[in-house]
Amino acid sequence: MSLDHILLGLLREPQSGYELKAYFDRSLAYFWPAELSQIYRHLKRLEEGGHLNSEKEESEIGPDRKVYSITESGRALLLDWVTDEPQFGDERFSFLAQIFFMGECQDLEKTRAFVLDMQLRFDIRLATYQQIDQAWQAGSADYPALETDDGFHMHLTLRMGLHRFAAAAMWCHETLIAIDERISGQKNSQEQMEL
Amino acid sequence: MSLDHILLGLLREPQSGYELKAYFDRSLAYFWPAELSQIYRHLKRLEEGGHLNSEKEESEIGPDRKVYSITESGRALLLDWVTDEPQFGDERFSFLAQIFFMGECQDLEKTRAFVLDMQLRFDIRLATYQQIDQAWQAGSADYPALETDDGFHMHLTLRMGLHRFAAAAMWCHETLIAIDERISGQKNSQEQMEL
DNA sequence: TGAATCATGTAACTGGTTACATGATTGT
DNA sequence: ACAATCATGTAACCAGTTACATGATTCA
Repeated sequence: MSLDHILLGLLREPQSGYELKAYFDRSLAYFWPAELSQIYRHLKRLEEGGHLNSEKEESEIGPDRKVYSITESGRALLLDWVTDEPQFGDERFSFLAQIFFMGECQDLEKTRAFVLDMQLRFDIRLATYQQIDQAWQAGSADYPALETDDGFHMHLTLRMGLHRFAAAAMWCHETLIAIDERISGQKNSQEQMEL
Repeated sequence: MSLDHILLGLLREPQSGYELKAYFDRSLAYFWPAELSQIYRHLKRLEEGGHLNSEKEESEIGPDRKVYSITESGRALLLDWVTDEPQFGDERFSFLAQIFFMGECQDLEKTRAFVLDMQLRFDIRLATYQQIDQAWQAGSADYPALETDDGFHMHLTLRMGLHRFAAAAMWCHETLIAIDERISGQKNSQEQMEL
């Protein structure tokens, strides 16, 4: 049920679905991707439940916009959710499932290529986060003791990303070494067989 | 589409849906939880697609069982999937979304409690993984250069878990310090206001 | 007798993706 | 004329959860 709450959180300032999507992609999408169609449906349902209001607004640069704003009831829902227990434990990692069964290939070179690919992706993500962090640091005088509580908390999620992807990249590094050792070990035992 | 492939992978040896669920919960559930109802539906569909066969089998300790085994076509599907690109980037982390909006509370004590709760959970998970690793180490002579390719690859996923949760626990530690600094900083500035 | 485990499923629902429909404005 | 961006949505589909139905065996 998190998308509901995320939308409520983003509607600190009144916005249209289209704008919300753009904001999403710039920030939350790193740990909560969302499609426009999904956003529109949730906005509709939140309005029906009385958690949001909407107003039609004419635009000079395009078609009419539907601007949503949060109600008292919506704000209560948001505050309930953030102070609720941490929701954790039902994440699904496809790439780990792939590795779990990769032994079936009987081909460590394929595993090696797979892990190299992952390392590349993790490094890119890590660099992205570092860039965001540096831009943040450059733009605020009292970094990292950020002025607003909002900024402080958002920064915490960025720090989690930095930790997560640094750890993942380290796993790749360590794993590539283990694979290479295993490959050369298998070659050796094969040579011994041939004697 | 990963559950399909996971089931194909687990059916190295013919098993019933019920047995698959038990095996799931002991191993894969750490990064891919699945409900029985979902497993049964996927098995049914995989059989309809010709990727699995099933046989009725009488049991002495309960009702009849339906034992599934993988077909050539199923095995081809499995091998395609494991050597496909690493599937990554659509994970959703509710607890990060909660933190992202926790500034709305204006109450760092609540954030503190939340992060403490997370730390506890991460520590438990880390301890679980360490226990599994040690049991593994005790049970196999050539650890960590594991005998079979299957064992080697499964162990890689365990190592990823160890890295992930160590990093998450470290983030908690670092974050608690940052929160405490911020709390005392806010108190100081409040005292200055009062002068 | 009643709870626990073994065993297979269905139904209703929620969440999310992909593809498509529609149409205005702006810049090349 | 055409592509890009702005803007809102619907329809069909796939994945996953929760609750329920059914019924056998085993053990306290």
